[in-house]
Amino acid sequence: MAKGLPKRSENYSEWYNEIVKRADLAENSAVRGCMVIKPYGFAIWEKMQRALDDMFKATGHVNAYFPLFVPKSFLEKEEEHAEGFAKECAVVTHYRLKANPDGKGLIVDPAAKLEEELIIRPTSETVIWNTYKNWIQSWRDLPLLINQWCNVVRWEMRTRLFLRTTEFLWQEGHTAHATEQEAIEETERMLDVYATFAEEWMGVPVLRGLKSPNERFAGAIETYCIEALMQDGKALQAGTSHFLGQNFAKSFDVKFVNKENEQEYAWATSWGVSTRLMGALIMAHSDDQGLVLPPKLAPIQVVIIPIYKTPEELAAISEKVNPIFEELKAAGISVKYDDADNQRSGWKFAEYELKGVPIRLGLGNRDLEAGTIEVARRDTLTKESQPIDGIVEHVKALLDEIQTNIYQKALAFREENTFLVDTWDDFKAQIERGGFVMAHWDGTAETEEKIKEETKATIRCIPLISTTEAGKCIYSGADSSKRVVFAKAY
RNA sequence: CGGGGCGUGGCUCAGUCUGGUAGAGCGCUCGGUUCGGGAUCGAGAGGUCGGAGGUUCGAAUCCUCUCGCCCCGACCA
Repeated sequence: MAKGLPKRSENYSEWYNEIVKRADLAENSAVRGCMVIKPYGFAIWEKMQRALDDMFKATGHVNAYFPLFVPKSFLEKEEEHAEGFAKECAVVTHYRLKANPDGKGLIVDPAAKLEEELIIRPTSETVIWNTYKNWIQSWRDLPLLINQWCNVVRWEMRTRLFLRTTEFLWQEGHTAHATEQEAIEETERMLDVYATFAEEWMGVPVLRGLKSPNERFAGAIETYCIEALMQDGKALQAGTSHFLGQNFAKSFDVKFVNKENEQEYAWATSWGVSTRLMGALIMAHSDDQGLVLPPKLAPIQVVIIPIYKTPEELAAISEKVNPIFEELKAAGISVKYDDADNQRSGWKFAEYELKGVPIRLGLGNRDLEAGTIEVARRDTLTKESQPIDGIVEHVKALLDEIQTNIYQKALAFREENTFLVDTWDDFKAQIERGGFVMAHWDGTAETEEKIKEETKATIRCIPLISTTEAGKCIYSGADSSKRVVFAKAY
């Protein structure tokens, strides 16, 4: 039992905050709105990065790095983009400090004012397209498929660990293409990569969809997204992929010569996922005992805990554990043998449960005599005794089973919490209770806005796979051909 | 930016109303008994009470200013 961890049912957001801190994922830093990602949390992020990066490479992308600073004039170039980000930009105005002539400390040197302010990147479309101008001359230079892993800053009013912080880590892919069709395909391909990653690695089922114009990325023609449902019934946007049309190419004058020797503007996409995925991972699976991690992303997949009284007993157990440990490692499993003697076994059980380690192996005197080992699953909190012979195979299979089970559990939860609603009263009531609410919408921004004002619910996405179905808008009663997904969102 | 809460050993907090020179639990160090679900006993170490100014013989406590953090809302990935 986790000492003092709040219950999800009583105070979900406190439960979330506590889990992040107690499981050693991250903490609030001395800097407002910014977090420190701790080694255990960062290890999970690194695993996410590795998996995603491999998927990007497999789809033909390469990594590069662009500057942290964006000259203000760059940001201004694409009008909608500029408007969208203007209110959340950190701005560098000076380049030097000096000793305070009035006493201790440092002051900003007024003589060191920058001629042009630099914005700390909230996203990099502008710097990158300013660069692409020089890289793209001919259709032979296309497609240009580049990704960068970096930090960005968006000055939010309110922050929450991983879900929304002033500075966060992410990847942003920026591609340039010769044709509209190719760019749209790229946008969809990367959305698919994100959805596959969320489902197969994180064990989080996601809806693939399009954003309504209101929710679209500033400067995009079309924004695709993956939306996940959290255990409290709120939606979380887990990734976005944008078809940018020729907007940025026109703003930055990025033209290429096509096969017919004509000048054309390049077609663009951009796509990103961030450390927010950590929040999705935590909120999708974890329980009142702590974190539950999918084996594929767990920094420690298996922990082995000795149960002993004397140093002699520990030595005997260790002798038995060592070959198992080595064999697990050789099988590519990330395993930890916790023989530290400053904590007792019971304490360790609780600690590794809090940290979401998928499998715990316990070995004590009774096991030594019987040739068995205790196998405990984090996802179901069940224990069983297994023969030591064949334990590695058993663990391998169990890791796969846990990965699948976690996903299935989350999928079942989403299905139980997805509702078709056809009247305004039902709609309001269901939004209040939470979950994905599938309802007809007349397609207008006005209606969307009204619904948001009255219920706090937003259109999370217009699902890509939904079938057309005639109906009446939940709010206005106007004709609608398709249900969209409403929910309260993070 | 509004509304609420809070800054006191590493952590959680009491003490503030009613001023008298700082305490508990957890953690840490050393030792003993323990050890199949967060053990226990004993001995220790550890704090300019967020900061500045003021009132007072005396301030964690009262007054003024200030800095910061958390929660709820508006903005957002």
